[in-house]
Amino acid sequence: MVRSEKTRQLIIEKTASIFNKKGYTGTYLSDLTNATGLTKGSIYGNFKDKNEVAVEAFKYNYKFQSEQILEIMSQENNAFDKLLVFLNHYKTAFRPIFNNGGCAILNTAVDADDGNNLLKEEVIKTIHNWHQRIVTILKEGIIQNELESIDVENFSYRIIALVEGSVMLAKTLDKPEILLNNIDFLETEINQIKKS
Amino acid sequence: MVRSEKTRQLIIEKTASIFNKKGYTGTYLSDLTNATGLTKGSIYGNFKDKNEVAVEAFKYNYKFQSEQILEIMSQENNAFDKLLVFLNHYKTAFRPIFNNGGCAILNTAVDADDGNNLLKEEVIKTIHNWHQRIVTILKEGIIQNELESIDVENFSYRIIALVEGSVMLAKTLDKPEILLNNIDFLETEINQIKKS
DNA sequence: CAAAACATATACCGTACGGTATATTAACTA
DNA sequence: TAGTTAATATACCGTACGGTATATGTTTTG
Repeated sequence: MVRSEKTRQLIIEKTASIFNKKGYTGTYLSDLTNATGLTKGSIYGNFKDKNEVAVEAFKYNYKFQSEQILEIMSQENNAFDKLLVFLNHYKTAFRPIFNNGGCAILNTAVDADDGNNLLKEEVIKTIHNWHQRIVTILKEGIIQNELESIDVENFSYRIIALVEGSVMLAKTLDKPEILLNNIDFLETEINQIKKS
Repeated sequence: MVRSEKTRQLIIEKTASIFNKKGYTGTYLSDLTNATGLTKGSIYGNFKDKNEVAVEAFKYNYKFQSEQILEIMSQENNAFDKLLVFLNHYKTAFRPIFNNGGCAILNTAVDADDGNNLLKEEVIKTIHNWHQRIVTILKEGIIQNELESIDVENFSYRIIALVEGSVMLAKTLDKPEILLNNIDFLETEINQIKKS
């Protein structure tokens, strides 16, 4: 990896959680220089502008969350277990997620909602991606005669909505049990569509 | 109403949706003066600082949403119908909510998450308030032998989480049907705990 | 081991931010 | 209607924002 690429990486890694916590307008260049120990010149030598850093930081935050999940999900070989593993992840990983400022998708969706089109487009793409992942697993499970035939689109959006809403509530109220209980609920739902 | 009180009201009304759309740091004093046609002097004559305007704007946004719901809910006299009317509200009122920048609770919870303690405290109070309202209705329904005995705390948080998550998804993806479908789901759930 | 290419730091720019002291205007009251 | 008080506008402050031109330092390559 060439030096510039290393620096880009450093900037992204060091600032990702700041962007997630403080939002785009709330994160200043001074935050970026403080966190990285670099100067504005160095940052602008590697990024077009603050927005580009924000977009990359968001991608990083999402990867940070999703990579671990995808890894452990890929170790399961049926739809039912994949879903359980996915949901269970939130039960064990909510602390680091909270410490990182909460769910990057939720935060960025709310934050980039007005203006900042690049960031918004990136969030939309990311949600579609996540949704499609769940849809695919459910479809597979149905085809394999493992799960009852259900409205997979709908069901997938419900999972995402409940997870996101729960993360927001649990974090804001500092009551992790809200998230845990709602994950339990989703597990029960999935159990109910399982063919025995 | 004395003049100062009128001005305060004007400032709150004219800026509430701006704060909801652009967030606290993203809303500048220039936005406030542009929206109201007043000067900074006038604004600072009626408010301690920008933060106080933001807090009042949030309260206004929440009232804006909740007053209509409470009004129509109070016309029903059993728990089941109250809940249905409450949920149905989102089906009919999602457009104005979206145009106002989305759910104020969600936006402010995410926005005020770091720093801005006054605003954060206000959000927490508001969520507790909302939650308590639903809890009370459910308890009433159970006492009146109208609804099955369930974990009301848990169930109430699930309703809020799913509604909030759905609003975020529906707005971000511009797919109102996500919200509508998830509201339908909650209605079905409530139907299932209804004693016939 | 130079010279070129690359990467980072320095020093600066214009702007607009949040906020305030004071002047001006409007409203009330004796 | 004159004098007082309340409300708004004006004009300003210091700061720090995002961004850039340029100088300095570091690698790489012939």
